[in-house]
Amino acid sequence: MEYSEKQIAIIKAAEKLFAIKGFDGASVRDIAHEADINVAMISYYFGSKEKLMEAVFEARSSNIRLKIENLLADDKLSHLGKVNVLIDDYVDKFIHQQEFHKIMMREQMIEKDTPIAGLIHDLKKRNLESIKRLIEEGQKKGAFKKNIDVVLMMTTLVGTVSQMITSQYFYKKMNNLEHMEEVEFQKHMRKKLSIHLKNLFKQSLSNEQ
Amino acid sequence: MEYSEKQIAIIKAAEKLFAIKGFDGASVRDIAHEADINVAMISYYFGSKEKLMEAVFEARSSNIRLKIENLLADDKLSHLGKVNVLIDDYVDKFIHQQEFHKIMMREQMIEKDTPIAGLIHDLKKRNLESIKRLIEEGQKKGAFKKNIDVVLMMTTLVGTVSQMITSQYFYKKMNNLEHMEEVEFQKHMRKKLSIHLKNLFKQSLSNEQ
DNA sequence: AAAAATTAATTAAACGTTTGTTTAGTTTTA
DNA sequence: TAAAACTAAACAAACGTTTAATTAATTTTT
Repeated sequence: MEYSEKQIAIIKAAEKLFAIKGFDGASVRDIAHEADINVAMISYYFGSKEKLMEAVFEARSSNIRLKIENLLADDKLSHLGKVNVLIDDYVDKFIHQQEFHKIMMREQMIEKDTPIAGLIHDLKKRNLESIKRLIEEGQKKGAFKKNIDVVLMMTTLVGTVSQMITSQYFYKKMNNLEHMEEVEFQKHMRKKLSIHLKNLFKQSLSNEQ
Repeated sequence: MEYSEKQIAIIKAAEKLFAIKGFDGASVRDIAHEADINVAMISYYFGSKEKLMEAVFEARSSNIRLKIENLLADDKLSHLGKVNVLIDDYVDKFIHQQEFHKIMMREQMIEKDTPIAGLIHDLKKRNLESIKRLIEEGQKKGAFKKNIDVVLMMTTLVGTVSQMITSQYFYKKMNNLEHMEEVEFQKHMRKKLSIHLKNLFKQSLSNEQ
């Protein structure tokens, strides 16, 4: 779907306000004001608030799967090296799309079969299958140990990054980083998470012990 | 604060619906219906919807800190043993209070200085300080390695459990556990998370390598 | 190329619902 | 019989959406 400038502005505003206030907390008038357009334009372009949410989703849910497939094919990287790239990809994706991922987290908490819940499920399933292949490849070559629960592993990867983003203000305060500029702090988070997660997974995947 | 039966019913209903639908998504009429009381009783007992949320918080935010303090004083457990008990406490607390923790997660995403945001912050800060002492004790005795980032460690602990709870339906499906009864599944989650997290932390805290 | 006709974009206002809260009255409890 | 518990109804405000009218852009006709 091709979007006009105004439509992009609406999606951007919706993404921001849905992330901050939640779907019900953000009114269409809020969004219209943020996007600097008339309220009626939201219905005009997207049909409804619900459909606007779907448009936000469609626009932002880039597939990480392609990257994983490329990783699988890469023969210059070790098996652990591939996992490390995967970690960095996830960390980067979450940090650069914080707003969208807050929306995703919220949407997953809703106990309802929304169209978006289905989209998230399929996305996660496809990603997981690719990552499973990546791990199994390492196991076959003896680089990784047997009995790795990939779902649990991904739960820790995604959970750690999500939790960091959700509680970044707390993290800042606990580390006396409140003075730090936003961009600088994002770099800091990125680095810290990357090292932390790589250490965590290196030890729990490794066959040597 | 002592609550009557009806007040408890309202808090329970509010906890459930705030968790499922979010604060704005759950209407006072929804809550009144769920609690099987008249809408006006919410204002009558709690003053407002906002205050009801605070009451839910006050009623559910049991302090895990006391448990940690007892752990610190325990001399029958090894340092790693204490960390393992801590892990189990967190896993149990989250699984048995899933609804409340969903509310906490949602509340932390809101970029607003609500009274509850302050409560969460103080709670986390106090807990963190106790856990830091627990880790430092182990470091002093040479059981744990130096340079442990306790905030990051807790981010992984809380993040993993949160993510598991948020995406438990996905986890069920990926492991073909859809047939499993709710109580049985909770036991399963509890066990899996416990083992997974203990392994993860054992290796990243341990001084032996 | 100018004029006319058609379509698209945009607006302010109004729509009917739903929202959280209050009121005024009734029933129950102590 | 006074206080507390409870109710149905009403309240104004905010909600998502639609309408009707106007302006801007595009296409068709001359």
